[in-house]
Amino acid sequence: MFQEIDRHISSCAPISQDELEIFHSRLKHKFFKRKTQLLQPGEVCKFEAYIVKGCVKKYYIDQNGDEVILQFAVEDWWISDIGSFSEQKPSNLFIETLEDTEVLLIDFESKQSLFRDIPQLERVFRLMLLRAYSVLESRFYATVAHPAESRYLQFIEKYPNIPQRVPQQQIASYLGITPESLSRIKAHIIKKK
Amino acid sequence: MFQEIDRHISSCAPISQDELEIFHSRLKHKFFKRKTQLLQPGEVCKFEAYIVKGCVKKYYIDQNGDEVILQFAVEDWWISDIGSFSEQKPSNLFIETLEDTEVLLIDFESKQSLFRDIPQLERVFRLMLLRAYSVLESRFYATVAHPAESRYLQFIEKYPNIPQRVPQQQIASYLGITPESLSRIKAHIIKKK
DNA sequence: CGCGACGTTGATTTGCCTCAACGATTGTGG
DNA sequence: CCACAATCGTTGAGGCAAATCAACGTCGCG
Repeated sequence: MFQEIDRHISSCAPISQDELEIFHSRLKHKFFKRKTQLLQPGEVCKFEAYIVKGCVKKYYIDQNGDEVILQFAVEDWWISDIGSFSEQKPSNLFIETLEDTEVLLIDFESKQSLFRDIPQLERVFRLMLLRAYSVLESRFYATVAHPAESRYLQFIEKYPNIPQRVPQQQIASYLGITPESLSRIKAHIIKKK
Repeated sequence: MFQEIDRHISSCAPISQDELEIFHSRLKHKFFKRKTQLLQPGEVCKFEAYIVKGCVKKYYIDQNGDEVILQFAVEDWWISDIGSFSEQKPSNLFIETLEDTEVLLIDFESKQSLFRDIPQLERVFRLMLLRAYSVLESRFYATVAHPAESRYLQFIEKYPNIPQRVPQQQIASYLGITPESLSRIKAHIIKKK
């Protein structure tokens, strides 16, 4: 169960087996059914979740009442509302499972105490955040600079397994376009070949 | 000279005067003329720069040969190619002064050694990164969700002093639109009043 | 002065949205 | 087991925001 997360952690900064044991003891192991909401607007986000198995989306509802999907998370990813969690203030977002999902959760207090007990981990989480920042940055640049079709091509290249698991309309939302447009884009790509 | 940066640092996490002194000793104080390139594609980004006075832009050149501006930085901001700096790998970006600019630079080695000497700072920089992440996140959401006119209005509200210091075409690039469009948007806003 | 950088304005095109209708698939209750 | 609704993807028609291409005015500066 901890095999993957340990590899994930170790890849950020060196950490001993003892320290990993302590880390494990602060995690909560949970299972959620498909379509379970882990976070709703108005709540403070009480966790950072590492996905052991399954698929989760993070989104908000815009002024038209439409879902705007900000992130998908599958195996070996973290998901949380970082702003809400780290400042312990109410979120605007939903976090919801798309499949039956197994996670390891860490709450705010446990994370604080971990940093007290294992200062090494302060570095690990800084580097994880750094990585998250780079991911967000490159996604942002891609969105600003590229038309919908190349964004879609980039998406399926980067996350080839997600389209098989997630309805097309939600991918459209993630890409910032309508489902109709995505459908036409796919048709256009096929025709080109 | 260190007054503002100390306030900036202290606002992230508590830190003693002695520790600040050590921090100062690792910074390089530099002045650059207008239009100086601090980073070019192919180079590894060797610094994180805190702007004491002046104005800097970060951008890349797209496939059409156009500048795409990713960030402006003025007084009391940091600028760097975080991905390149933190992994010491070549950058794709330019960082260039728009005005004569005074900065405090920290290089990779100094930052590493600072973390060794003052573990406290590991937290400071983690929290600074957290803040940067939130800023980027909200900019991303704003860009995806809003049309060009509201993005422009948001921009001048958030950074009222930048339009006076930066050519309009560069602001257009930052907003992800053409200079012509920005010109029309401004005309449209004036007409509405 | 003349040149280049910058901003504006006009005409046209285009990428994506909106609204609407229509199959295909899945799930559900009678 | 079938009937029906709900969900999902596709396709078409029309519209709009922003891009493109092009011309022109202004300003600052070597």
